[in-house]
Amino acid sequence: MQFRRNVSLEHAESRFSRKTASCSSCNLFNVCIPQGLDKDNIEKLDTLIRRPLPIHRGEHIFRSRDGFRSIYAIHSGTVKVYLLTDACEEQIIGFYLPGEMLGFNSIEKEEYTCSAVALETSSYCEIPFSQVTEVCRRIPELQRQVLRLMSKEISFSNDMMLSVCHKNAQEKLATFLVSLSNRFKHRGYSAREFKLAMSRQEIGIYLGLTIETVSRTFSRMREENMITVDRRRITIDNLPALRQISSGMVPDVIPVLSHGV
Amino acid sequence: MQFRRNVSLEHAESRFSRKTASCSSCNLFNVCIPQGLDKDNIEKLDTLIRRPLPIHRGEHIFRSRDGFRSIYAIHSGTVKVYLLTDACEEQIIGFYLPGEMLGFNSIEKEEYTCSAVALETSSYCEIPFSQVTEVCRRIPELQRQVLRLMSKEISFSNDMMLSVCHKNAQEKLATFLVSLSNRFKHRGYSAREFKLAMSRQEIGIYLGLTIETVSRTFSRMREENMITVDRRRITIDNLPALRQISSGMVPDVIPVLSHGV
DNA sequence: CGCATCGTTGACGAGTCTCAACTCCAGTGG
DNA sequence: CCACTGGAGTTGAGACTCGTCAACGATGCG
Repeated sequence: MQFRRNVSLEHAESRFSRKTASCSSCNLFNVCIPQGLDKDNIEKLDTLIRRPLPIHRGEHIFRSRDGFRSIYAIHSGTVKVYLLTDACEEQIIGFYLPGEMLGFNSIEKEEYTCSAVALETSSYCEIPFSQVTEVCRRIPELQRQVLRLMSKEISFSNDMMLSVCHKNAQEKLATFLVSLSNRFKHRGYSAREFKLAMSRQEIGIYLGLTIETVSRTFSRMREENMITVDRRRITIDNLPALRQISSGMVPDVIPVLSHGV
Repeated sequence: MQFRRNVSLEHAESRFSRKTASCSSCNLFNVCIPQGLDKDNIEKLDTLIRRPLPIHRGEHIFRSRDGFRSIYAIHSGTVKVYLLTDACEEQIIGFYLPGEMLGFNSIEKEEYTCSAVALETSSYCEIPFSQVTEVCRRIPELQRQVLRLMSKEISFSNDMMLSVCHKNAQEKLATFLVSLSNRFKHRGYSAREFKLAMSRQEIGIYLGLTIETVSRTFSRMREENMITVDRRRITIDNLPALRQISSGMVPDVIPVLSHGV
């Protein structure tokens, strides 16, 4: 019953608002860690979790090389996870939405292998990793959940690799938009209309495209009546077509310039 | 080619050789799961592990959609992990060498999300997943190890995405060769000379290139005295240059003839 | 208002894909 | 022994996609 393993005292006390976080009352219970757990286990989760004060655009949750202490779940906003190459170019691992978790890739090295920065005002929950492992030993269902979450992360990362590496610009962007749409929908937001928290530049870096190609491809999708673009506000007008493109098929209805499969 | 789909018990019983596997006496103890564990814990691992009879080229360890039962560690040979798209095109997740583990990405869905097939005669160890979770609860060090391994898998997948998606053909192939070289070296084989278990076609699918581009790029590397190619036998003649290319720099400084390594 | 940042659009060229022909080698059968 | 065949790999020519460079428009902020 003593989870009071002071991992980093000053940190914990100064920055954390006291006990405002509660998985039991969180509207993300159906998306985030608690997904599928019973009431009892969710309450046990509550004892592990702390919610620091919200951070603003440009502020970091953690930085590459910081000692690994905790995993994090986004509670609101959008967070970009990235790293810098030797040549100081930014590489983007992913964009994280509410209910998604950060830090699993840093367990092995015992330090964060990437940095996490807010793209807009965001809040997040922190779970000290030592407590996770300890509690998992006592509560099998929580152990299973952690393994499931990490497994999902591997799957997602694999999918991303396949989706992104073997596709052309339009397919990449269609995949990107469909993924966002699905994730927003799953969180109870509109699947049709949303605001991008990231710049064209960041989308390009993430997908391995230049900003010009991102822009041109959005324009082309607009001309073909698949989406409406108003700066960062995206409306998806023809989701089935986007899905078809993202899966590599040439959509039936829409004329496409490229030849054959 | 015979497609045996039975996931049944008799399958399990008939195919496994009884207790030939032992992590304690395995030459991969420094690479595979036991890495970093003490003698005591490795012996506990031994009780979980079974080594089926070797499989030949074209035979599967598991197939996509089979029920998830076990994770696997390659013991010898090379295994290709792949899946088929809706359009029945092959996508390759990766090539697995001795000491590398399969199946972590299938925990969440409770069925294998991809297929694993031998590229040459290969043997592997099987660890029933239910036993892994159970034993992890009792042995903290094993629990940590499993989390580390999964974390590593996420990192590797992220790296792959970054390495491959933003690079041109030569950089992709240099990265591929350097990765193989490192992994062979880590396993006690030559880092300079090795035989590819996979075809040009498979390399291309993996890296998102066509077979022609793979071939042309190998030729170009040969002309530039970085590698020697004889069918599937590769000799790396200028590893530093390959490393530079793989990290995206132009290797104009490295003298071609200096194989100091 | 000036200014910086972000995004769009155009022209052009490098890199990669497509299509096609060809070589090399292993296996087969006479 | 040879001829034949099929698969794997190589090489060439042309087409297309996307990156590069450049100019310009839109928006927000002091």
